[in-house]
Amino acid sequence: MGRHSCCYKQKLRKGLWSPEEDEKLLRHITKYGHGCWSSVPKQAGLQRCGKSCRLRWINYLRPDLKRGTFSQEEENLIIELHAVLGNRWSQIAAQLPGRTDNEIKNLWNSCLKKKLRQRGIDPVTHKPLSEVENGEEGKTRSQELSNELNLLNSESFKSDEGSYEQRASSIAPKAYEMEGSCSSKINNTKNDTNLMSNCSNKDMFLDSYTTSCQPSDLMGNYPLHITDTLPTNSNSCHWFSQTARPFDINSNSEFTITSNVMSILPPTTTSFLPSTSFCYKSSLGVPSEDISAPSFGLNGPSYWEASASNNSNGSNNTSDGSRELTTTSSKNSVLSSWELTEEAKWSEYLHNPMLMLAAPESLCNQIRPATHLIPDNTLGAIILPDSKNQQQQQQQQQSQNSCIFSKDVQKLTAAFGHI
DNA sequence: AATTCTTCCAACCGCCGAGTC
DNA sequence: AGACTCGGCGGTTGGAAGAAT
Repeated sequence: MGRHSCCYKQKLRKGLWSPEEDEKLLRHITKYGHGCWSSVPKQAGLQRCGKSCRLRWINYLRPDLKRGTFSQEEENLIIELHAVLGNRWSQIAAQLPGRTDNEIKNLWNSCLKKKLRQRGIDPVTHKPLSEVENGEEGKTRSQELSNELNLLNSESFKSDEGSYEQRASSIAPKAYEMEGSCSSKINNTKNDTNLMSNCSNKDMFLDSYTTSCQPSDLMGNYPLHITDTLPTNSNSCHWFSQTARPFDINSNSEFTITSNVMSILPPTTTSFLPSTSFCYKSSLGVPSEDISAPSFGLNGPSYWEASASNNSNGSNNTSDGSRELTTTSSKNSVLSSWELTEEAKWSEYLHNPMLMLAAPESLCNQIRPATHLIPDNTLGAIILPDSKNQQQQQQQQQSQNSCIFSKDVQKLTAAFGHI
C-alpha cells in the first residue's frame, strides 16, 4: 500500500492514534473548530495529515457518537436501508444518528452479510439466494439501485408513492424476516408492549415504523418500555439512542424510548446533544437523580483501558439486581464514572452529553456541528406518513422537535442547574 | 503453553465532485 | 479550460484480540 500523497510531503505519522494525539486534536477542534482540515494538524501540533485528523474526529472523537453494540432495531434498519440504498454507507449512516458510515460498513461486512446469507438471502440483492443463483433476475443490481435512487429523488416518491416502509418492503421483503426479525429483545419484553408482538416478523417490523411515526411520538407519548428489552449481554453498557430521553424516567422510574423510527427523522439536536449514549440503570424504581451521575461513555480502543478500572465484567450487576451506572470500553473494561483518572477527564465532555450540556458555554459553542451526519431531509421525509399536507407536517414536526428539544434542555437545566 | 486460525474494526487508499484560481 | 486543493465516500487492509487446536 502506498502512502497518501499528502503524507509524502512530510514525515507524517500513520496508524493508531495515541491518547496524546487525540487530546491535541480534541483540544484544537474544541477551541477553534476544524475549519480547513488540511491546516488542522499543523495548528494542533500533530504529525498527521488533514484527512487522518478528519477521519479520527468523525469516527471517534466527535461528541455525538453513539457507542456500543448495535441494537437489533438498528441492524434491521441498516438491512432495510441497504436494500434501498446499497453500499451508500454515508446515506445509511445519516439515518442512524450517532453511528458512522465506517461503523455501519464494518458491521455489514463482518456480521450482517453473514446473517443474511445464513437466512438464505443474498446480501447484495436482498433476494433469496436460490433465486439469485438461478440467474432469474432480469435486472442487475446496479440497475435496481439506479432505479431506487431515482425514486428516492423523485417528488412523487416522497409524496405519492407511499412511505418508506412500503418501498423498502417491496424492495427487500426478505430482509425483514431475518433474525426472527421481531428482535429478540423486543419479544422478550415482559411488559408485552404489544407494539411489536403478535405479528409476523415483517409486519411487526413494518408496523413498528408505521405506527410509531406519529406526531405524538415526538412528544414522547409512545412509550416503549425498554427496561426489559435492552440487551443484557456482554458489553453490557446499554446505550440509548439519540431518541432516548432520560427525562422520561420521571414518569414511572423507567426509561422509555420511542421506537427506532425516531432515528431516521430529521435531527432535532445539535451535534453535542444527547445523541451520545446514556448508560442506564435497569431496575425499577431507580431514582432519577441517579441518572444525573456522569456516565463516562468512553468506549474506545484498548489504549484507553490504561485508565480504566479493572472490571472485566462490564455489566456490573449489583446484588439487588440493578445495574450500577458504569461504562465500558469496547474491550469490556469498565470505568466507574466515579473513578475517572485525570487523563480521562477531558473526554468526559466528549462522550457524556450530560456533561457536555453542563460544560461551559464557550466549550459547546466552539464545537462545530457535525453537519455531515445530519440526515438528508429528502430521505428523512421518506418515512413520514403519507399526507397531502406532508410539507406542513414536516414543518410541524420540525417545530415539535424543536419544541421537544427546548423542553429537554429546560428539563436538563432544571435538573442540573448548570446551564 | 504455544501456535495457528478467525474475527473485528480502526485507519488507510484511491477516486470523485465541487470549488477556486 | 485546465490545474490544483479540499472534503467526502466506499473499498480494502493490517493488526490486535480472541478462539480453536
